[in-house]
Amino acid sequence: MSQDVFEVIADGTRRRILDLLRSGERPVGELVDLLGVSQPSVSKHLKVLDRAALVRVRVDGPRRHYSVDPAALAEVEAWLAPFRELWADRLDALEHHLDGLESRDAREDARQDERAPSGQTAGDTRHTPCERAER
Amino acid sequence: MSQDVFEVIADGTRRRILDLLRSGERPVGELVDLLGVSQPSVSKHLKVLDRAALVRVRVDGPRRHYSVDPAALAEVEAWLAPFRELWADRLDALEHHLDGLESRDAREDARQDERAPSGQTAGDTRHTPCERAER
DNA sequence: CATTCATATGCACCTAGAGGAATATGAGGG
DNA sequence: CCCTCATATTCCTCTAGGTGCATATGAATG
Repeated sequence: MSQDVFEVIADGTRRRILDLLRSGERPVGELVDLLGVSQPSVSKHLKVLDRAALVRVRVDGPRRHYSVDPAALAEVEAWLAPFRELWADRLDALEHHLDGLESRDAREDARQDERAPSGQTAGDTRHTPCERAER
Repeated sequence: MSQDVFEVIADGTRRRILDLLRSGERPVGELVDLLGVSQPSVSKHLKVLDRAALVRVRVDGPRRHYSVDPAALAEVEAWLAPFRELWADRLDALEHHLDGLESRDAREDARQDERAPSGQTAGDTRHTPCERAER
């Protein structure tokens, strides 16, 4: 069952629904039009979102206006927060690193970074270069 | 293929791996012990995390020490940010007439009737930070 | 009441992906 | 060289879940 918030927002369609609802409540049909997926699919996504308490419904005659309830996203926020700090630290360390080291060959190292139990020394650790460390 | 960060962090085991790596780099075997899942499974999760650039590897002899790279979480952060503002707004409004309701039922209206004149259409609001298809 | 509109639900199909067992790979140490 | 340890990869199975179609529900309207 999709009751975990992380699984709920894992789906792109559901994220788009939430994005659309950010600008105000909308009836289902409007979402169907904007999303370009079938109405049953939208309804099912809304049901999942509702079970996760991410949306609310306002019944207006035959129509149901959905609005976003971002409170449940606090769980994601809470999980993310420690990484944000870590991210800041890393950026800091990276800036320090970039400060004086740019053209030095990082080959002959094998430095102190051998067994640090919880030191998390920002060792070289190469990886496929991506776009990391954006500001 | 799991390359979307949201799908990557949707898995609880992977989130636990990231949590564990927050306190410092660890070899795979340690993660296996701490997580209580099979080693192949851990390796596969690490591969997924690596493809999403959420972890880095430091090769040390036969061992591979993984560390977390929180930069890729910026996408989640970016998606989350507007909801955080919305959340604050809601909290504000809630505090205003805080009469002791806390049930989240379909009983809400008349807060801000902004209907986003030309707000976002069905346009896609995501950007892949990098798309490499190595291997 | 019957009709119609808006939405929800059931059914069937299909793909992704999580998990474990077995095996391959690769680096050091005798 | 072979052996062993640490990890990666392959193969397989199984289930969750996303999708569309058809249909049910339920409210307003005449």
